[in-house]
Amino acid sequence: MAVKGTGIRDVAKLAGVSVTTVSHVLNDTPHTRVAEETRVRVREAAKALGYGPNRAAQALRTNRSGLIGLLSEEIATTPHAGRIILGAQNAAREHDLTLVIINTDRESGPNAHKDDVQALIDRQVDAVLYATMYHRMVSLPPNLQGLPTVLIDSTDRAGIVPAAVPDEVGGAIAAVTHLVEAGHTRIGFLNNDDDVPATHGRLEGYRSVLEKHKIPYDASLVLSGPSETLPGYELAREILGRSDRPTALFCYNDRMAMGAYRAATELGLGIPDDLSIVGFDNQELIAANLFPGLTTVALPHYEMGAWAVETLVRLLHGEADRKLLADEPTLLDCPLVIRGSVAAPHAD
Amino acid sequence: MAVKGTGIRDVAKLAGVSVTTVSHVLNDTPHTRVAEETRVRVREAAKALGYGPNRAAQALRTNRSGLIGLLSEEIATTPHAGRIILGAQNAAREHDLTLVIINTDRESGPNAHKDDVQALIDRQVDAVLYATMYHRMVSLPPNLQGLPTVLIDSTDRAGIVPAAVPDEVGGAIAAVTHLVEAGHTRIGFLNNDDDVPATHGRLEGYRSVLEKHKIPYDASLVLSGPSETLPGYELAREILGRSDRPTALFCYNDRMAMGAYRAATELGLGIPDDLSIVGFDNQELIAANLFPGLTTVALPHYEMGAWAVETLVRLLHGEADRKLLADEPTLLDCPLVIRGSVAAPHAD
DNA sequence: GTGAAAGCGCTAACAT
DNA sequence: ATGTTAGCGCTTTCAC
Repeated sequence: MAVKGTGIRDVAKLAGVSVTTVSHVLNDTPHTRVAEETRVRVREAAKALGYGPNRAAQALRTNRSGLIGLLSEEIATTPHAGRIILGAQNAAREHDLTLVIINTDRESGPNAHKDDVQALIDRQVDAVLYATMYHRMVSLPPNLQGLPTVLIDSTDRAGIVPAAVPDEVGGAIAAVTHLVEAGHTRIGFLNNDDDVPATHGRLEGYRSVLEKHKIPYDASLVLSGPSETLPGYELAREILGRSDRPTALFCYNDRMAMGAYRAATELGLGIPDDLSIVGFDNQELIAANLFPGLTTVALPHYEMGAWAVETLVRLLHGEADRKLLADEPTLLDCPLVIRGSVAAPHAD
Repeated sequence: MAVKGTGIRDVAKLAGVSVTTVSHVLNDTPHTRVAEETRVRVREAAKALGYGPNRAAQALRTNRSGLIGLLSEEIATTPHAGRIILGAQNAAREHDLTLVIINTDRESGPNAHKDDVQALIDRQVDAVLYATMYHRMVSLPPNLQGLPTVLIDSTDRAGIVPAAVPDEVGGAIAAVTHLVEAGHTRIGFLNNDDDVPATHGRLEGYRSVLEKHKIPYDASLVLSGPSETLPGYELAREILGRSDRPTALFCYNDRMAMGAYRAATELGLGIPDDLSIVGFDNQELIAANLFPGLTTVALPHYEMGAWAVETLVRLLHGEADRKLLADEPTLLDCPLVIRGSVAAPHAD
């Protein structure tokens, strides 16, 4: 409750104490002994006046702006950024921190985003949260040095900055296990063909589930292409056109799954009765609007945003060890979201 | 370039002038005469030292934080919020302002969002930008009084706050005109059934195009229901099942259009050869991933974000008249985005 | 257990 | 045309 014009001296006067005491009790300054009775009086006075500290004055004095910079790629393209923002936002509010957001283009090279980082530095943010829109490796701009930083959805090539990334392997395991438990043994995998962690991780998860259930790995069941709707359609047409077609498809992402839906429809295959499909990403706009709803794996964007702010706070307070954290990226859970695209395979 | 530890006095010393002069030069303070030669010297000194002002000190002194609060509903749900953020962001940067974002739940009642507004006030934002996720009327929280405010995608019930909203009528005109120009005369309209401006505006646009082209209005061609995929499907099934089915469908939004695609497929109607479809919203995730790509109308979220910040700046500088602006919401263009879902009707 | 006072970096009123 | 200086509201050192 910051009512304009009310300052710490007004509170002091009303409580009959000095501004020092007010500052001490309102900030719970450590190593400061203030009588309990006085504390109560001060707090009451503050509330009565609707006092709130002047952030600018605090910042000037303490050299801390209370601002956290969020540098995010492609805010406008997917709702993913929205979830990161939301998670970061809520965590920031918890710690009385304010989120400042800068959008950036997807670029690469060590000097990419340097200007955006500078804009954040000019704003005197206390820390920065660097978010990419898909899981990959990045080189951080040099001017980020010295500013507490945390990465979201990417890992630092130099291995010096803590990062949170989705547990791709775990997500794929959840997806494929769901299919196996429904009774499927011939499970096709429409994978991405980019050399990114998700491509490898999801394949690894797929293989590990087969192995665990003693289902032989059949390389002809794994197709790959660009992770878009059209390639998903083409790949699905191909694999579903075979006489020994799989009874289920695990798709690298929801867009490819959307393509697979179309292929199935064209081939007269009903979902989920003739064909089960699981996607990845949980893009609500797609997954919830397909017929039937697409069972898929959610990416932990909200959680990564929250984790990032929490970690930054602990770093700022010296409660966490950056080197230790940076050693290994923190893996966040990718939970399965069950809709209606999976059923038991035909008895035939 | 804010290099820590460099202050205005360092610049003054290096340039051999007083801090006053430095301040005057760097801020282009009006009514201040400084010799051109001095200005140059000061600017060079500043650049040499990598000087950047301490925002906190500036804020403390001038009572302006340089912060703009963006209160947005449902940041995480659609990419719409992302575009508003982006537009606002870019405009803010232009004016050396920083955007602070607060997410909010969709609520109603005059006290909805009051706490969120308070959070912004506590942050001492200079102005606020209040954005809703779909076009409607709102009552603003009382504590927003006194803070320059601008509305996005909604209008103020009290008629006191300037607002930017999409030109729903114009967008519908663009959509239906496109259909008419392709040769269609029997055009179905799958409308929303909520009592919101978009429902009425898009119907008005639809009717006005028919009228302009002397196509009689046929009420049986206008169906309405909830603006979701499933109702879109059901409505489309119904209207396309008729013997005198329309040759084209204008859908209230892309989700309904997605349902219409499914209905067309099931009925063996090819798009665009047997049926043309135009949507509304330009949700890329849907529109670009449908087969064929959905021709639709884009909502001006980016533009509304930019307009809002520009307007706020002008309000702050006293260059715009709030009352005049608040009188009538500013209409922003909804341009047609042509993909592949429209063709000439069959000759039969 | 409490208070006086210095000073964070800047702007602006006032002098010169 | 340029400089001197007071103070914005707060935290913090030091004195009591």
